[in-house]
Amino acid sequence: MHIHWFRQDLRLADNPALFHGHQDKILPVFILDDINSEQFKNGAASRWWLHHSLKSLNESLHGKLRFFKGDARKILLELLWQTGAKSIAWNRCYEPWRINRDKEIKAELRQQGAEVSTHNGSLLFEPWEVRKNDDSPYKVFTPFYRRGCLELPPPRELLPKIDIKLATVEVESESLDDLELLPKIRWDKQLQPHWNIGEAGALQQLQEFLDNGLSNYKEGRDFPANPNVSRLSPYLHFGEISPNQVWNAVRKRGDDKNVDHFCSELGWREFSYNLLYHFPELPYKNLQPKFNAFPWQNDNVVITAWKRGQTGYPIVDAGMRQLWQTGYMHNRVRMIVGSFLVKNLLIDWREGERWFWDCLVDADLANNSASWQWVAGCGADAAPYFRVFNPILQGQKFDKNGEYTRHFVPELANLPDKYLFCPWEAPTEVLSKAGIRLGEDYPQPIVDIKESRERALAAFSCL
DNA sequence: TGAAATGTTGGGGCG
DNA sequence: ACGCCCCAACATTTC
Repeated sequence: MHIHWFRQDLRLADNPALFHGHQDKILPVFILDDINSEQFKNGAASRWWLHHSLKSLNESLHGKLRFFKGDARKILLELLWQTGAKSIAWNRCYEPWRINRDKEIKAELRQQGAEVSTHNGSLLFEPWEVRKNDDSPYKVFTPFYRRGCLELPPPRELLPKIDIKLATVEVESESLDDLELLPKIRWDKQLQPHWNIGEAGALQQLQEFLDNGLSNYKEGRDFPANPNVSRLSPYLHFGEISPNQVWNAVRKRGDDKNVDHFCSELGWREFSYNLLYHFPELPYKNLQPKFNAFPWQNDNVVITAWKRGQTGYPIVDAGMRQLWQTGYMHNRVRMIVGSFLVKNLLIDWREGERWFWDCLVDADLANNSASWQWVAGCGADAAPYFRVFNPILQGQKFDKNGEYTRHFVPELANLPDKYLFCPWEAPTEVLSKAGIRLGEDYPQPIVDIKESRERALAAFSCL
């Protein structure tokens, strides 16, 4: 008998560790380890997603997935004694706390005589494979991707389909509900209609993107009302689909600029993992130490307005409400709300990182921390300090007819395009005709955009 | 994976 | 016909 430890590889297809063990009878196991994860345990939206993903996986395994919660080390050792399993395999994870924990577990299980193997089920390239000539890690995306990734042998082909023979052994385990992944207050109900969680849902989402998104990806990806982004991030995070499945499917569509650009976005995912692997403090420490002295503001009123989508800047509020309502935010809008928080409001990027961590169904330690450091300008290959997004212009440029903004900020639905992104500039009769009392139905802007931009430039230029 | 300020050019109105 | 001004359109520089 062989134990497959499911972690962030919640799929049966193209699963290297599962493939490795599939000749044997398999005991599939999932452990919710809230003990070792400390401050990085899954956020609320992520736990909700995980619940449904596990439910789906368990159905594919005919209800034979064994659930546990607690210290993974203890649980696995006990399982080994209890079942007499000869071998165990898992796909690697790259969060620093998991790397440390898993290293110990591996050593200890081996000491107990178990055959342990670990595999790459989550990345196109291992972070230790992509190195500069002098053996140091890349810190800039373009050379990382072009010279680093693309010049390595291409990502492996997909693994053949397998039949899994499930072990029937009795083990004392918990039920999925015992993991208590669903929130006590059922705010998650609003997330449900936006997602089809699980391996089948991932494949369906990929197909949807191939059919309706990819052909105009390069240009269309910047417009949040367009269907051009893949929305595969949560599936990739929990491994309901592998990056190899996505890479290969997209590559099959040819070699044009859209395909290349999409692949390079998968490259950004690799880059984030590369940064987290080589700089394990990425989630909480400025990669550029000169930011350590930055005078971040600590204004709870402003932070709360941002979180709730009540800043008075319609494109920002639309994004923050999309996040809250759907567990997701379009990439362009993530940059806009991030720039707004860090630059216009001068709030510490870690505040934004924490909120995203809790609200995103695709919350991913590598992507989330690398991206927030990027926005704040303190990251490796970061946005320069003077790059400050103007939420009015961004709205006018990327949501020209207001489709996205009106959907998530319905109180502005009847405001004409001309004033949609700057309602405070609308003449009173235009506002009243649109049924808006500014400051009551929709907030006044919480900062002046021109002043706050200049304040940011002054503060950041001192570094 | 900006935006604003500043600089340059060229057409048209007009005295 | 000419010079002058205005200003849009685009390019370049600066933050």
